[in-house]
Amino acid sequence: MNTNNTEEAKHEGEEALGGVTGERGGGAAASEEVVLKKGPWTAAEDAVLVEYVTKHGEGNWNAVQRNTGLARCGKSCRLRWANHLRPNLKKGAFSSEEEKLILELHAQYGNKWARMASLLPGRTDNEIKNYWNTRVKRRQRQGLPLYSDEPDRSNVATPPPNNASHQFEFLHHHHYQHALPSPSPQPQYSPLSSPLQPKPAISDPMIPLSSPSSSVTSSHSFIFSRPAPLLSNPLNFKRFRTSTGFPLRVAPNTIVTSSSLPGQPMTPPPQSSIGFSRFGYTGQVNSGLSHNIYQAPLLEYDNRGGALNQFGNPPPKLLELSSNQFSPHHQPNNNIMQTESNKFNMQMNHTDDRMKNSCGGRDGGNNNGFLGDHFYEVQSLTPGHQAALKKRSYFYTDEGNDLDGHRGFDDLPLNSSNWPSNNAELKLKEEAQYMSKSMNDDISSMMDVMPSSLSVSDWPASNATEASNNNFQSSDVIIPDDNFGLDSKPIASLFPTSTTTTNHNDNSGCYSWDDLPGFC
DNA sequence: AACGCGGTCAACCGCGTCACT
DNA sequence: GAGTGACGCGGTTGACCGCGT
Repeated sequence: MNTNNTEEAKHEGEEALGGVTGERGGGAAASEEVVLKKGPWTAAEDAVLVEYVTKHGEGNWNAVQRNTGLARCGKSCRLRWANHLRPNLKKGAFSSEEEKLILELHAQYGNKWARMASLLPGRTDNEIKNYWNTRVKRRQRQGLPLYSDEPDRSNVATPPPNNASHQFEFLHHHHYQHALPSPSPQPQYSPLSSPLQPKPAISDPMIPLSSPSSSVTSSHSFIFSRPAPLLSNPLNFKRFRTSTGFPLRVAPNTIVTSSSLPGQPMTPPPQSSIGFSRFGYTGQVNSGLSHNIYQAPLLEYDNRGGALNQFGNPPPKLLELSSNQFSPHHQPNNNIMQTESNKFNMQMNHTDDRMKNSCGGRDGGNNNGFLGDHFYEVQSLTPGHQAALKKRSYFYTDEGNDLDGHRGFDDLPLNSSNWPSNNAELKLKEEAQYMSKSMNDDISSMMDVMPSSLSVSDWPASNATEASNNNFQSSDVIIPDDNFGLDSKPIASLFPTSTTTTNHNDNSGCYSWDDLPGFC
């Protein structure tokens, strides 16, 4: 194997490869037993990897070792590339804006670092994760709430740590003004609670976490009687792939602040115009304010269940985009993204590696628009790469430049006639139907946990409204896992098991926050 | 100077998912 | 349907650094 090392492995690689002692270069049999190096990468190793990726593109990471002799496993190569070597990585401390965005995104998505990274141009999930963990530790020590809009700096107003009511007011004011039926009693928060992860009193599957639109509507209002605990994953996302994999449209600067709401509630478009791209719905995208486009959790819920009933169509295969499933040729040119306050948006589309790495998640499991933008034209990819691009797509649409079938948000024609009608789509529909059923199952289990005042049958209306209140084209659909999408498992690390798993535990690892110490 | 501590960062590990056979 | 490989991703760990004592 290693005797086949290509020339590229020879030049700069010599030194790097020398990091492994003994095994390489042995007999034929021994070559199969290359001991992979661990630990910090050397510059020589980096050079080898960079060169390889430059030539062959991302993906097929195990081939790196095979073809270059680099004594690193594929995973290590991928990680090294994704976190350190790929172009346009931002280094250095997070800006206050980024910090704020991280806060907001974490409030919305929980520990979905990759997803968050997809919305932070040039940042990696690892960076964000490290940052967050540091923050968590620090604030835990300080007894401060995590979810304040304090960007982890001391010069920003902080809610009084020991006054739950004040905290709520602070956060309520600064983050989310849920114009909802007033919860009763007034929610109280522990220092570890998140106002952005409210516990709905209504088991509405379309509950938008931290949704500005929630302050707008009435037909599907929901009550957040209490926030979800901190450090939990507010949503336990399931991932799905789609050829239309584009990421959530998050308007970072407006994501949570009610002040960014338009002067008037969004007028829901006719139901017929509510779009679920590619699946038979026509898509009408309001070119309105950016804050209306980020409601991924909401929309995903919509897609999953309600929309099916509402429109008589099965929901699409629910797709969460793996964080970077962006069209290689994605052009950030739609109105949605180009809002007044979202300088981030453009950056996201242009520089976010994950988004640009079109296929398969964080490092672009197969290939990348990133390379298309910066190193290659995607069209120039080798056949092997193009094949790889197809590999992990649900359907490969041989449409134009979308080699991987992943199409950028903006690339999507809103006319359903442009969408493929093929077996893959049918497959997706079947899956969607299955998932719709699964959702009902999930809902059933949720009911055990969260009493609902809204029946499941009410969802469609909510869906329609919510969907229409959010400029939305979603092929990037996140589906909350069971337990209402509240994955409370991480909480267990913070609280004694005896106190976190008592009541309201539905045997699936779901904890009630009522049982948590520190909650009223 | 030595030590402890906390913060940061890079990397590894394990598991889940998906595609392919 | 099972097995396998590749990949994605979250959690964890350990090295390193700066600072205070």
